[in-house]
Formats: sequence, C-alpha cells, structure tokens
Amino acid sequence: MNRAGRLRPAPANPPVDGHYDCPVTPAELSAAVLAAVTDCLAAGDFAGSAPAEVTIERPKNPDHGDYATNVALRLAKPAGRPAREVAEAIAARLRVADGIARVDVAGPGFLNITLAAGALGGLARTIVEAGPAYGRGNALAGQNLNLEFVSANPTGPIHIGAVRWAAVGDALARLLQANGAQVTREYYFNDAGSQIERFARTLREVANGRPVPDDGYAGAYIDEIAASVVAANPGVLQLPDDEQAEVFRRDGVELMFTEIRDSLAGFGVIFDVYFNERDLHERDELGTALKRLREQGHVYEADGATWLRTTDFGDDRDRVLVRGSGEWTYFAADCAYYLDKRERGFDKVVIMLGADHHGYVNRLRAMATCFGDDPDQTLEILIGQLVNLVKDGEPVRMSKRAGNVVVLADLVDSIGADAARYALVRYSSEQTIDIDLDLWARKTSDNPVYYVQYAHARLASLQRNAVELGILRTADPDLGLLSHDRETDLLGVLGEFPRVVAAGAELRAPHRVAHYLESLAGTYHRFYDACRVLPMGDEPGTPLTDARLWLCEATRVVLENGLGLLGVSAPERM
RNA sequence: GCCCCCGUAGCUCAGGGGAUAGAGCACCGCCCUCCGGAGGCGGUGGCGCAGGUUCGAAUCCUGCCGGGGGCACCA
Repeated sequence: MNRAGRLRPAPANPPVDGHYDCPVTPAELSAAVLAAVTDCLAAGDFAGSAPAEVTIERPKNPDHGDYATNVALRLAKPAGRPAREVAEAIAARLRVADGIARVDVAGPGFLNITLAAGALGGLARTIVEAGPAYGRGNALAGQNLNLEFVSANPTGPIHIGAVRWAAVGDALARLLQANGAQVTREYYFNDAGSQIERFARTLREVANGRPVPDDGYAGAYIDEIAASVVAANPGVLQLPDDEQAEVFRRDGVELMFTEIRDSLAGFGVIFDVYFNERDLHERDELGTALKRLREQGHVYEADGATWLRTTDFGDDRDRVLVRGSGEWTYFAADCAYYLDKRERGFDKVVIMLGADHHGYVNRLRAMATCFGDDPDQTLEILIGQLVNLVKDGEPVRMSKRAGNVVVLADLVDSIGADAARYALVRYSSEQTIDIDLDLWARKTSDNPVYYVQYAHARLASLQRNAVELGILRTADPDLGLLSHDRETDLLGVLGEFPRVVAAGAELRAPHRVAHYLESLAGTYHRFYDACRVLPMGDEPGTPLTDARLWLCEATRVVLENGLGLLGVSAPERM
C-alpha cells in the first residue's frame, strides 16, 4: 500500500509550467480524497470502512473552493465522531497532496478544496488530446445489452408518440456505448396478428373502391399504399378476396416497413435488428416458450384457455397464452420474444415503452421470473411519458385529412432532424412534454439547440480565424496561464463532462447531456465575452493566446462529443 | 375502485439526501473600438398542502388536493 506518489509533502515551489501530475479532473481528485480517507482509517484517525467512491462536486459558491466533498459527513456516523473532526483528519492528509493549494472544513463538515493556481488548466490539454474519447468511460464494459424501442406497428407511419423513443432510445444507446457497453438497437416489428389482417383487409377494400371497414385503418397513406400494391401486382383485383388480402398483407406490410425504416433513417436512427414477429411464429418459438414455461410449472388450463400464472410474481391477474379459439395471444409472442433475446446472449433486455403501456411492466417482469430469470438482473423496462405537439399555442391533434404534423417524416420536414431530436431528448422521459413547433423551428437563441450549435460554430470559426492569422496551437502550451475566473469556470464545467456521460447512462437520462451542453455553452459565452482570445489588429500571438486556443478547442471538442451523444450535428458554420 | 407518471419563477423545464433551489424565455435597466450581438451584465420572481424519517428533504416515506395515462381470451 504505497501511496507515496500521490500523497507527499507539497514541493516548496509548486509547478507552474503546465506539466501537472496533480489531480486536475474530478475523478483524479476523488481518487486522491479516497486515498486520504484510506490513510486515515489505516492510521486509526477514525473508525469505519472506506466508501466505494467519493463524491466530488463543483460548489455553486466560489468561496467554497474549486471542489467540495461531503465524504466526512457520510463517514461521521459509522465513525461515531463529529463530522467536522472527521473532516479535519482527512483535510490534514489531503493538504500535503500535490497540486492542492488548500483544504478548508466548512459548515457541518464539508471539505472545500482549492487546487494549486492554474492547476486546472492541464485539463484543456487532456481534453484536446483525448478528442472523441473525452467523456467516454468503461463503467459498463463487458455488458451486452439489447435495447428495444419504437417498435411501432407496421399498419401506419410512425406517430409522434413513438418518435420520442426513437430520439431518446438512440441517445441512450449512444450513452451506454460511451460507457463501454455493447448495445444492440432493436425494433420489434408486429407483422403478425389481427391488426395486420385488418390492415390487409382495409387495403383490399380501398383498392376495390369499397368503403373502409368499421374496424379498418383510415388515412391518406392507406390510399397510397393500396395504389402501390395494385401497381406492383397488376392482376390482384381479379383474385378471390382471401387471396387478394394475402397480397395486400405481404406487400402492404413491406411498403410500410420500408417507409418506417426510411423515416427513421432520415431521423438519424438506424436499428441493428428489425425483428419480425412472424419469424417467432414460423420457427414455433411460441411453442418452445410455452413448453419452457410449462416445465417451470407456471402454466395451467382454465375456461378452455392456457394461462400463465403471473400472479405468483407480482402481476395483478394471470395472463392468457392460448385463447379458447386456439390462437396465440400477443403476450405469448412477448414471452417467445423475450426468450429469443435471452438465448441470443444478451445479459439484459431493455424495453422502452410509452406511459400508455405501463400496465405491461408487472406482467413482463413476472414472465421473466416464470422463465427462471431474476428480472432485476435481466429485464429493464423504461416507461416514458407522452408527448404533445403544440403549434400556434394549440395542441396539434391527429387529423386524418388536415396537413397537421403527426408523423415522423413531417416533424423532420417541419423543424429539421437536429431540432426534432434535441427537442425530444432534452426533457426527462418521466415528464409529459409539449413540443412547441414554432419555438423549435426558430433560428434564434430561444431555441436551445441553436444556442448550443451556435457556440460550437463560433468556436470552429475562431479556430479558422486563428489559422488565417497564422496562429497555431503550440505543442507545449503554458496552461497555468488560464487563471481568470471565467477560464476556471469554463475548465470546471469541462471537467464535469465524463461524469455527466456516466450519470446519463446509469440513470437512463440522456436529457442530462442536453442540459449540460446548454450550461457549457452559457459558460463559454461568458468566458468569450470577458477573455479576448485572438490578438487585436496586427499584434502577435502570446503564450496566453496559445493557452486560450487550447481552452477553446477543448470546449469545442466537448460540445462536439456531447452533441454526438444526442445524435445532433455539431456544425462548423451556421 | 386499483395501478403508473407529474405538480419547482408569469411560461417551458433542470435539480442522484447537502451549503444562499438553477437555466432559457417573458418583463425592466444596461453593454457594440476589433475574435460570429444567433452574444454578455444587472434586476423582478418559485419547491401544491399536511405530517414523518434524517445532523440535514425540492429530493426518501405516508395521507390529502390537482393534472395526465392505464387497468381485455385487443394489439
């Protein structure tokens, strides 16, 4: 246990030349504090066990130092000592660590840590050199996750309700990957079952100039699809009705599938797997699942139907697998699909559902338990609240005739893929949200996506201007010069990024990245307003110019990486 | 009736038990001698209500009030 390299007497003359071994990132500082705590425990300063991790945060109040930790408050109770005493013991060891200028015990027992002057500047270099890797981590390394989202029925274009999950699901997939997880994006395609038959019959009736059946689908897209099927199958209308229905089913679903896949691609969302429910039926995976469930002893017959006893595991009623008519239920296909995913080797099956499906949670968890799995380990169901579109202050209602925006492709046409994705991913999924189309179509600063993209474009422009002036970043900048309040503010925010990425993945909350980026853009603008970067007129560049160019490039990198996690472009110019 | 989500500033929303609850918009007052004013600075203004747990609650628990969604041998 030799931590001498980390905790040693502070040198008489702290380094100020830009080469820092001392902690500059929150993660490094957290490790240093943890080392100090461990040393306290080893030396018997106070009793207890070392925490799994030490929380470091940027205090809101600058008087509270560069970073603060509440570790002493958490250790006080098990130690049986006042928190301030514990804090003092930790502070005493921390004060002699490299690169830490001062450690104060404040309030009930917070440790307020101030880094050595200019120490934070080294972060700019860390970020620029890491480039696209900055912010990424390996907390989820080794996890093989299946992320299912959207999964809208192929009986119509993707409705706005499902679009939220396209944006959030894809961003979450990117976040999970950024933390080292292996992620498969999957779309479950319900191309079997009675709704497909209704869809096929509707197409057939419309193609024959007959009215839409009472239980059929309505909408302009029906006429288009019907016409396309007829065009591709010239003799179809001469066939008997049931054979016609089969043609309309096969080709209609295929056309719908293509349209859905294309509109998602236009939104920047590409699934790794489009899974067909029909395949489950054709391979008799439902039968296999039923057999497996029966072997586990959770299946029974009653009232002519076959049931799964989900009430044994928290569901409020048992669920039918095979109807009295002998037909499979949708739930039976869900069981087979879950089993299929598990047998493809996924450690965890993640499913994103809208609030209108929250009633599924208990039955799906119970089903996983019936298969012998622990749903806390193998199944995760994310419920997101609904989204409403607002235009001219009025909610946009789904209208079959009027040209209202209700479909994914229309949304993209209306406000653009970047704004649409950002708008949908910016809010917590637990929040029911209103998307104001007028706001998100605007190219002004009240539109958050423009605020963030603008900051990136401005930084890209700055780098271009520097090149034009013949000023290039040197390989050995004096980053200790970055000591202006606005510079340290900016460095502090940049240092937060890896933790935002980790927390966003862990909490399944991509919106945190969006809020972080807005805060970063604001901090950058304040820096830029106060700190001149490029030299005035014909003046030559200085070491400070060099250091600030590194800081600006670090900021640009983080904005680019963050926007990338949301699936939003980082434009060089706007 | 039962279940899920949500009530934070005039509006839209952040706030993983921590210090004086934040941001954008709106409103009021300022800042253009040069790097993108699509910007910056200052001001007004808030945790639905009542208990509980805790050294400490917007955050966790209970109840109530208000809003949204869901409770099929439909998919």
